[in-house]
Amino acid sequence: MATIKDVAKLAGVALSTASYALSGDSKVSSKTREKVLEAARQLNYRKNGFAMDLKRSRTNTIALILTDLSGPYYSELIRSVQDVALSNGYDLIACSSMGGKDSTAVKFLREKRVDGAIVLAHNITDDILLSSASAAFPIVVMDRKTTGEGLISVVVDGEQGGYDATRHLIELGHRQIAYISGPSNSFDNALRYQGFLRAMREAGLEEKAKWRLGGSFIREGGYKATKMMMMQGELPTAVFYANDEMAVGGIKALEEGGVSIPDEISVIGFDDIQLAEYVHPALTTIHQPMHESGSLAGHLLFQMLNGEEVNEAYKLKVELIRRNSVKQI
Amino acid sequence: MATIKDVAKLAGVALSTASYALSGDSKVSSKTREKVLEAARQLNYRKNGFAMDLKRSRTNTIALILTDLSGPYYSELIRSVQDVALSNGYDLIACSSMGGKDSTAVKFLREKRVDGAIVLAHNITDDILLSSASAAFPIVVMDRKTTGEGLISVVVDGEQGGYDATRHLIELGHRQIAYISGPSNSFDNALRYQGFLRAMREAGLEEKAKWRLGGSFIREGGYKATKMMMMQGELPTAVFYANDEMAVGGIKALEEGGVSIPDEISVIGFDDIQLAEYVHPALTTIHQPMHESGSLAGHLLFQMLNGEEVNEAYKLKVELIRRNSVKQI
DNA sequence: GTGAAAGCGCTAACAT
DNA sequence: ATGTTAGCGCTTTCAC
Repeated sequence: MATIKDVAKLAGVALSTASYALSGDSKVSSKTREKVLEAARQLNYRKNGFAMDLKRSRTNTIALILTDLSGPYYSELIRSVQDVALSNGYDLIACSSMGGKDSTAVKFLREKRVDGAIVLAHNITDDILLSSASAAFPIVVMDRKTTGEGLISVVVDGEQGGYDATRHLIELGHRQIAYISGPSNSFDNALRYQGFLRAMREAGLEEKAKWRLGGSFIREGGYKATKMMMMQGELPTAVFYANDEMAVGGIKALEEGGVSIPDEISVIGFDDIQLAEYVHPALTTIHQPMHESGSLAGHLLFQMLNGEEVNEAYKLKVELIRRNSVKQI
Repeated sequence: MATIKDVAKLAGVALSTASYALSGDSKVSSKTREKVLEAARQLNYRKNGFAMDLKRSRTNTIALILTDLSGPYYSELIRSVQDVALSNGYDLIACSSMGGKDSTAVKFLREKRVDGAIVLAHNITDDILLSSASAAFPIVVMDRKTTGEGLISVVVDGEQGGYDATRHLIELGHRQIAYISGPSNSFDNALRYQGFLRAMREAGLEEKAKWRLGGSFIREGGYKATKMMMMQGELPTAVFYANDEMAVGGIKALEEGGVSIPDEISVIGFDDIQLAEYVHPALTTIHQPMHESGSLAGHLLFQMLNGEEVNEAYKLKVELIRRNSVKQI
C-alpha cells in the first residue's frame, strides 16, 4: 500500500507539500498540485484513515448503536439520524451491541472510534454509558433516562402510551384485558406496564395474573404467549401487547386458533411499526414519534459536539392510532 | 483523556511494560500488572483504538455496506453476516452508501478503515470496488457479478427467478402480464427482466410497452406505477413486480381501486421479504436465499482474509413461494 | 521481567 | 510556495 511518503518521493516534493496538495490547500501551486495528484494516481494512493484520525484526534463520524443490526428496525428513526448526520457533514455507522461487554458497540464507545453516539440498546449498561461519555464524547441515549456528563436522554412517554392504549380499550367497554409483556429488564416495558396499571386502577379494574404473560418483545414471543393464553380456556376480551412485533405474532396465533379479531377479541399494540398497517386486521397501536425523536437525538448530539449547552432529558409524546384490530364491546 | 503514557507514569513503569500489562501479556509479573491495572482504573484509561489499528495495521472489523441504513432490510442476510463475523471474532459495522462518492461507505472502503467488506449497494461503482479491493483488502459484492483481485461475487440467480415467476403465471393461464420494473441501472432488475422476457418469448407471448412501468424498487414507486396502470383502462390479468416492496405498494393501489386480488388480478413479487407473508392477500413471490447468501459471503470474506484461495463467483438458486396473491385464470 | 526506542501514516506548526 | 520536523497513542523489537 502506497503511503503519502511514496507519493511525495515520486512527485519529487516534501511530505508536507504532498499532504497539502492532497487535501487541496490553496497555498500549493497548481503545477505542484498536479504533479502530486498524478503521482498519487499512478501509485493508486489511498490515505490511511486511522493515521489521519489519530493525528486530528477526531473522526468526523458518529455511531448509532442498536441491539441487533438485523432489526426490527426503527427505520424512520435511523433515516432521520442519517439525515441529520449527513447535513452536518458527518459520517454515520451502525453497530450492534450483541455480545454485551464484548460487542462492537462497546468497543467503539470505549476506544473512542467515533466522535459521539446515539444509543438504542438496552443491553449497554448505564455503567458503560456513564464511563464512556464526556463533554468531548457526547452520547444520546434513547431507551432510558440515564443522564450524566456528556450523556443526555431522549425518550418517548411510554407510561402515557400504556395508559392511552389501555384507556382506549376500557372506553370501548373492555373489562378483561390481558397484558403481554416485554423483557422484565426493559425500561420501556416497565413504563408501558405502569401506564397499563394506572388506567386499570383508575377504572377500578383488576389485572389478572394469568393474563400477564411474557413475550420478550419478539414476534415469536407474542405468538407463544398468545398460544399459552388460549390454552388456559377463558379468553380476555382484549389484549394489550407491549409492542407491535409481539402483537403480530399474537394475531397469527389467534388466527390459527380461529379466534376472530376484532369480533371475538380486540388487539392493541405499541410502536406503530411499518408492518402494523399491513397485518390483517390492521393493527391499532400507539405511535412512537420515530422521526421526531431520531431527528431530535441527532440534533442534540451535534449541539453537544459543538460545545453548546443542552437540556439533559427530553420526553416526546405518543399518539393513539386507530385501525381495525379493536372493537367496541 | 488519559493515555498509556499517563498510566505508565502513575504506575511507575515503562511505557512498554504498561502496554504489556494492559494487553495481558504473560511475561509481566503479576505485581506489576496489578499496579498498572490500578493506575489505569484510577485514570479511567481507555485505549485509543486508532493508534492501535495504525500500529497493527489491521482493525479486526469488517463492514457491511448497504444502500440505505434505514432499510428495507435484508434482515436475515444481515443476521447471518453478523453471526459469521462474531464467530470469527471480528467486529461488524454497517454503513450506508447514500451520497455515492462522498458516502460513508466509500470513505471506509478507500481509507481502509476496516479489514474487508461485504457490499450490497448498487450505487457503489465497479470502479470503486475494483480500485479498493486487493488481496489485503478483500471485498465480496452481492448485487452484481463484478470480480477482480480481492473482489469476488455472491449473487442469486435473478434471471432464473424472473423466469420462474413469469412461468408460474403463464402456467396458470395468464397471457396479459405487466412488469413493474426497478431502476434501470440496477443489475438485479435487469436480470429479473431478462428472465421475464425469456418466459414470455418461450410461451409466444408479447410484452406490451404500456404494461412495463418503472417503480424504482420502492413501495411508493410500486403504488404509483400501479395507479398509472389502472388509469390506462385495460388491466392485465397478472402483474409481476420486480421486488416485493413495489408489490406491497401495488397491492395497496389495487385495493384502493377496488380491484380484488387474486380474483380480478394476480400479483407476484420478488425477494420474499418478511412483509410478504403478512400483506393481504399473502404475497406469492420468489424467495431469495438470504440466510445462505449472507452466510456464504461472510465465510468467503474470512477465507480471503486468511489468505485462502476461493472461487471468484458464486450463484445461488431461488425458489418460488406460493401464497395467495396468484390464481388460475 | 522491564525499559528504551523505533515507527505505523498522517497533519500542521514552524522555518525557509 | 515548499521543506523540515515534531508528534498523535500505540505495539513490538531489542537490549539489559
